[in-house]
Amino acid sequence: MLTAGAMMKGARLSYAESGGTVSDPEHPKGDPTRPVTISYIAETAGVSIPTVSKVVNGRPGVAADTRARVEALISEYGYRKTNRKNVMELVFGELEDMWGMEIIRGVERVAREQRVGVVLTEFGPPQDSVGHPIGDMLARRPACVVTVAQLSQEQRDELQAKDIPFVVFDPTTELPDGVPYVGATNWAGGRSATRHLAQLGHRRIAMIAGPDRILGCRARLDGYRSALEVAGLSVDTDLVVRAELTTQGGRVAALDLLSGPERPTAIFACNDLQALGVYQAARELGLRIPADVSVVGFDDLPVAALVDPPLTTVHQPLNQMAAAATEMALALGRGERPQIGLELATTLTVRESTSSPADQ
Amino acid sequence: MLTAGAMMKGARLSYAESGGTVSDPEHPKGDPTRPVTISYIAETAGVSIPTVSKVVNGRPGVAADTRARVEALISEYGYRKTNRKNVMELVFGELEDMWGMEIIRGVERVAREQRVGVVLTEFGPPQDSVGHPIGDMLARRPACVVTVAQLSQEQRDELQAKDIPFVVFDPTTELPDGVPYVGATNWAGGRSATRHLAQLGHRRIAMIAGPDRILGCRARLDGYRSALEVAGLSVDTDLVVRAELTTQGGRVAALDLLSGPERPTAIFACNDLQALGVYQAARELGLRIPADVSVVGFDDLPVAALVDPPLTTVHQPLNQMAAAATEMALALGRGERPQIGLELATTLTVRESTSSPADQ
DNA sequence: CTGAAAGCGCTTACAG
DNA sequence: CTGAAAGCGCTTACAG
Repeated sequence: MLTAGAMMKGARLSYAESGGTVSDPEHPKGDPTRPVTISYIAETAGVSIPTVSKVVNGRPGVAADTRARVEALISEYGYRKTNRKNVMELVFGELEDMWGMEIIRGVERVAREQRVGVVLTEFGPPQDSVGHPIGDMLARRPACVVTVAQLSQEQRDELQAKDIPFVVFDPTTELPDGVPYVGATNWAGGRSATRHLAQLGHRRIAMIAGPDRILGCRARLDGYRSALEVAGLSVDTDLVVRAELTTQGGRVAALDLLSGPERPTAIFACNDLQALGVYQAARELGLRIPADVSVVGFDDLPVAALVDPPLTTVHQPLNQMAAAATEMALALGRGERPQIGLELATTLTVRESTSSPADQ
Repeated sequence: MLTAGAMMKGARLSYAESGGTVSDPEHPKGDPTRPVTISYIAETAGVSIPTVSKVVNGRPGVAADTRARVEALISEYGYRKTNRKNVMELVFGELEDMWGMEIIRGVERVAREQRVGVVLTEFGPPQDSVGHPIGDMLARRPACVVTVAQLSQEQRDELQAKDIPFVVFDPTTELPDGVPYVGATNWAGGRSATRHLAQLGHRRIAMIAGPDRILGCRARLDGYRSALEVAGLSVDTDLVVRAELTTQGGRVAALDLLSGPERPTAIFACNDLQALGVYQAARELGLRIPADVSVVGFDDLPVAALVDPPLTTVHQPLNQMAAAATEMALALGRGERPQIGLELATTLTVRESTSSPADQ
């Protein structure tokens, strides 16, 4: 065995001499297909294996310059723990037809570029005890996790304890400071949807608001209020109705709003499913969209462009949000310190479900 | 160290005595959260670690009864190699909003039950050389592969060479005998869609057929023809129009069919997207569905229930097909010999886009 | 067929 | 801060 001093001076050569029949000192034992191991990095850096282990796992007890040198080699040789597999996890509470695919696509795109496999996990409802998705996920030792499921504090602690970085996708509740997340600008989206209606000349603009327990719903509602104020319109509490984020919820709320004596000329729904419920209600009441009532949704689900009339809605950049979350998670997995909290801008997509009330 | 004989008699106890402060002999070192290791299985079975290793990896050189005993313990304690890649791959050519999620769900459900992670891979168009999805997939050494992408003969050969079993999901071309696949009963589905229209009393039933290169489209067309014959109706070649499987394709074909002098009273579209194109065409021509023309689709995409009127369509059990493909692939991965070729029954979902021509 | 021995990549606890 | 030592789960090559 060589001394540490000898290793520091001519590390690569000494490795080659001690180990194998090497001609190319760039690769361990001269075999380019052989994975770079912790011992190779240690020898090349002129430090011990435990020191590299500490750097790799982000543990303290390594001098800054030593750490820097080792990190440089790790990145130069593309070292990865052989049993730390090259996969990340994408966790859903439940795989939703309407939203899921855009998220999956965004994650997949970035992961593919970085040559990381994506394991898709569905936690399912807690009472559904089929399988052990959480334990199985931890056993896979993923490089990082992007979670669409709202993890409990316990689950987050468990990931932290196992040193698996994670990013929460579109959090529905307030997270403690320091928990990485990617969301959308819900407040700004609610504001621009409402401003659009006000600019078309609507004065009686109703909102079907979602449940208060969902943070994004509150933000959308506040955006609605803010835009009304800016437009010099008062917030009429009769024009705000709560409903679950479903087609049925939207339908019932809209029947309520549209059956009254002084019905609104426009409805902003908290999401597209609710907006489709407004379509149903309008049909039932014999009202035309947008001639009798304008409708704006939120999300821009694929179905929004397919319905009749095509739905004006606030586009959530799910694909880009997912990509950003994945980049963040993978960076954390590499031990980098990215910005850990992002909201991506929503954009209003104007289709044919809105018009000026003058047309009515 | 205890002798093998002593271990065979009181294996669990001996492990507890030798190792730790155990009270519950059911779990290694008394810790139920601690994973079951190869050494625990070896000691419990009264064999050496290498012997268990051979069993786990399916290598020869183990007596049949020893193997059986070890396998029983492995299954009893749910042993899994800590670093073993307990993953399978689900491969898409392109992740499609409309179809993908149901497939993913079906795969996920079965994989979760069998405690296997699902790595989702998108091959992407060949010219898109970002990443190396195929090589990366092989490097992950998955237990098996379910592929929605139509693999080339070469790719199939490569998987075979690496001993990775695979199942083709809904093959669009004829496969060589012996290639495992799961599809749907396209011919029967085309037949029942057409029979439904004939039973409603339609005599002029048109079909928008898909491209001939897609096997399932040919089957649906033949099902249409077969049902017409059974109903005593002649196959009028003017009533069969080819179109790509898109909304635009369906629209153009429907405009063609519905603008003629003797227009059909019903249209069977080869898929739901085409059927949505028929909706557009009808709107443009001022025709009502189903009053002026009945429409049947194929696939039962989520959007089918949401459009106005809700679309009568042939339901493809994508979820069950995916589950069956996954069971097949995992069984192949375990070295079993399942039935390797299945078509799952489609079912007609009658909604509101079809009615008797008498109503017209 | 079986398992002792050597070895691999990596982690942990701890002495200096 | 550093790394020698012990240890872990597992694999491989080989002696019996």
